[in-house]
Amino acid sequence: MTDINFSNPAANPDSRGSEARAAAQRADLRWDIIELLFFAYRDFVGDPDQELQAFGFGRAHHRVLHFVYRYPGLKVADLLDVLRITKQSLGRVLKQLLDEGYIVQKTGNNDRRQRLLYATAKGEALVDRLAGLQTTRINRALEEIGPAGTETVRRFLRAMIDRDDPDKVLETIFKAPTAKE
Amino acid sequence: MTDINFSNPAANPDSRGSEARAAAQRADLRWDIIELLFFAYRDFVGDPDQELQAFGFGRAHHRVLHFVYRYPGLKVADLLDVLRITKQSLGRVLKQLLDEGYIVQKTGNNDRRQRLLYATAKGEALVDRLAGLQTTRINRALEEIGPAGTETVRRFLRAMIDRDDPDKVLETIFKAPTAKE
DNA sequence: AATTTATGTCAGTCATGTTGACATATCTTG
DNA sequence: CAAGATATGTCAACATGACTGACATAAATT
Repeated sequence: MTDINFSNPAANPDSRGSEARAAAQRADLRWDIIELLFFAYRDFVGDPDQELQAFGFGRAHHRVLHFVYRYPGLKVADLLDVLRITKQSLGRVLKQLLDEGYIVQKTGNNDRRQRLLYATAKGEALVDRLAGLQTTRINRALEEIGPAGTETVRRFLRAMIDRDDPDKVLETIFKAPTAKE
Repeated sequence: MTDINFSNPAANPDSRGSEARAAAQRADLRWDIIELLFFAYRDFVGDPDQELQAFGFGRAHHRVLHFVYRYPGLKVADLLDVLRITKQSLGRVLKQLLDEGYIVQKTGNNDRRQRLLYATAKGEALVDRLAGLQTTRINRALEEIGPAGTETVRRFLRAMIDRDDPDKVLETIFKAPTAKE
């Protein structure tokens, strides 16, 4: 069906004009890992995306609900730090989740300006389901590399994350020790 | 400054109403890996995002330019498969990259309907620069887990990717063997 | 000659991000 | 206590990058 010289630059010797390039690519760059990360993440978030459609929600709703569930009593300001979006942007999504009963707010005890966020049973059920899909994929992948590999993957992913200026959620995550650390 | 009971559900014993939950979270789900992937990918794409702003480009331009550079002579149809977007959506971004001289099209030799895509020297330079940023982060992370760990990470990421219905780029990627495979 | 395929394009919509301005309640500080 | 800072919410306008549906053109296939 398709018969192009796919990924075979040499087969387009010099039919190319002055600008077209099929040059040697810098070998010191991590092309393989870069692309594997792209595809892995695409499929990793693809599972929930499908499920979310049935609820009329998007990826943004998933992120909010996930972190509220995982860190009960999260403040709006903390959520903004984690998601790195503006409060206007968060506002729309959060309002929907509140209106439809996936999340509730409670006024802070110490500081009554704060609106602490909690997932409801309904919200919990949805997050669990979505996390279940992702867990299936992760477990399948981890099986291929064995128990020792799991720790390696964890350490790799941790090291990929910026540690300067961590938000409260990241602080919590980095507090949990990894083996050999 | 913030004094909420962060990530300490027990400290909100039952000030919660009927809906608010701070329940035990399912221990069989891979919460840690799920969150590490989220933050790792956020920072991984964050590096290029900043750089792209200076060019008036977005993440979409990066993806297109990356794959065109990496797989010279890529057809429009293949690009659509890889990116999983519609041709209308690709059209806008691709047009900009063509107009501004980052990519050129060549009519296919066998099939003159095809427009084969190639990065220009200008496009090449930009992709290299962006890949350089990401490579720095990846190398830093790989250093922490040693050479054997690198192969483990590669195998993990590969196993995270759907292998049914692979597009042409994925076929190429999966053809390259990993150690122990 | 008729049909299919590869690509491009017009028009409208949606989701999710942005800035900037401003309101309200509450806490902190002089 | 009064003044200012902080936490949150909201209005309005806009940008990006997705989407659907319809249609056009050129070239290949049948």
